[in-house]
Amino acid sequence: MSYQGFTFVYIECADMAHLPEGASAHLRASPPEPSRKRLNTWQAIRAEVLRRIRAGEWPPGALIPTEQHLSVEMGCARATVNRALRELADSGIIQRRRKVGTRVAATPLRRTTLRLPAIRTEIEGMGAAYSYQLTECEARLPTPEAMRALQVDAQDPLLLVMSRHMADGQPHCSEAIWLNPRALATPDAVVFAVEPPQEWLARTLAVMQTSFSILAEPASGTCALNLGVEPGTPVLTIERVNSMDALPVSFARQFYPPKHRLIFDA
Amino acid sequence: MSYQGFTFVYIECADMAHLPEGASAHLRASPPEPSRKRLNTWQAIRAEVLRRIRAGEWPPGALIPTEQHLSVEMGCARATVNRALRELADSGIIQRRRKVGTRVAATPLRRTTLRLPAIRTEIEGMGAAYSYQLTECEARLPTPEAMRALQVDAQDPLLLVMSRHMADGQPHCSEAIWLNPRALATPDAVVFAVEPPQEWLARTLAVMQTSFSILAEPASGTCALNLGVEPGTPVLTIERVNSMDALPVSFARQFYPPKHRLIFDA
DNA sequence: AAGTGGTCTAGACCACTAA
DNA sequence: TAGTGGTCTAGACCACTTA
Repeated sequence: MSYQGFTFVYIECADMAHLPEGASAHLRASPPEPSRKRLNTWQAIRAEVLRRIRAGEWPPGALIPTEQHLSVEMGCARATVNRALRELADSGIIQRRRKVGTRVAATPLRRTTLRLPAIRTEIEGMGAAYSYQLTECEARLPTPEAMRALQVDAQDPLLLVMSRHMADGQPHCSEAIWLNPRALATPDAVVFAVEPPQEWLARTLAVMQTSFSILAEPASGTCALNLGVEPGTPVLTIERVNSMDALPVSFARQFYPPKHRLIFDA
Repeated sequence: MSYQGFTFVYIECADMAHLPEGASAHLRASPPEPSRKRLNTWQAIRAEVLRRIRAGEWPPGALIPTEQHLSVEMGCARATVNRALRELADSGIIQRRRKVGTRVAATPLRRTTLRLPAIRTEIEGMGAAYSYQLTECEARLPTPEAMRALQVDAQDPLLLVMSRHMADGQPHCSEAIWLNPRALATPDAVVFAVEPPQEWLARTLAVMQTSFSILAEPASGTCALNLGVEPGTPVLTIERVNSMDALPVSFARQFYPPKHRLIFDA
């Protein structure tokens, strides 16, 4: 993880070509050992397959040997080959279909993993001191956006909590959360003077389903004020809708200033 | 996948609570069948664990039973439990440590999967017609950004290719790619009049390692022109650095207009 | 009908780490 | 040192798809 200026890493990429971890098992009843070196960790097999693809031995669109074939060639169990190829398929490097076989992806549809930590974690992970300020907390009728996100009517009152998160005293992120009191026993507003709403939510509701959106938009007045930038400045917005059993309970919008990056490092 | 106005889905979330696929194996030597129902697919076990977490039986921070314990309780092999718990750990729902055990994550560090298709795929996936226009293609000295990304000196000439991608004739994405001729046999500029540079790259170099950044910034002049918006309009920028064997070969910046969203649907 | 990937099993050894 | 997760194996059955 790095921290240069405002930029920082908070995302990790699909794991590729890592080191073996639980490597080096099973030389037990080792057979007479053919001339070819034995590959018997799934990481080693993944690396070897990747190597052949990159080397052009298996060009884009080509079929590669079957699991059965590879397990014999590499001297390991088919399950091990399966694990390796499954990882590669999850990364979008290869495509697998029953009966047909495994093909090197012609179109590079890359899948990477996005880590979305709590903001406190994000800031402390940079080595900065985290602090939180409540800006506003009141009952409000939903905006059209909030109506859609939380699936409520225009007359349903919601709780709007606005706040900002600071890193070493500097504004890092401005946040607006709509809570649906009908779906969720909302606490006294006083709670949010101290505890960030997202943390209260996580503590209260355990595991939720969350859907995310990422977009760029101009900073609104409140957001600009919270971040200390001019209104209209581009901000990176992350929207999160938390649901319990398909019932949306909260709609959060987090705004980051222009220098902020989401970095997927490989 | 959905398409409402400008918004569209091109991302998928970590798979959770899906249906079994290769379900229903192994009632072979089924033992006398205890009163409790037998769960013997990893999807079923993952769903049951998730249910218990959501129901509060295993609150955030709590240790859950060991793989051994669960395999006995659910009547399946430990490997099956391992697969289920590994998936949950990959999603950030639980945290696993040897000797210690498995804990329900107290901090909701969610990991979701980001699909980054080629732009052609993205547009055609919306049901729109894809077209491509080359705007500019010339040798240039690198900007400081390009220098950093491609690890070259200020005197190294690079090839800069600027273009835009259209959906049903409307500007969808503006793109600027820097190619390093020292790392890559760059083609005649005429190639890029017809073929988008990313597709040429994918076709030519097979599998590369790619690192991504996402940020919001004001549209520059060329970008604004390509997208048909005012300069300074917030754009969502996706940066990609493609590398071969740790050697960066291309630095691409893709700019999307404000209405564009990356959607991670759950 | 046959071939390929997807999964489960039962057992084993290893890696890591708290006690 | 002991307990827990991480992995490999050899074999098996099943699901899906093309022929």
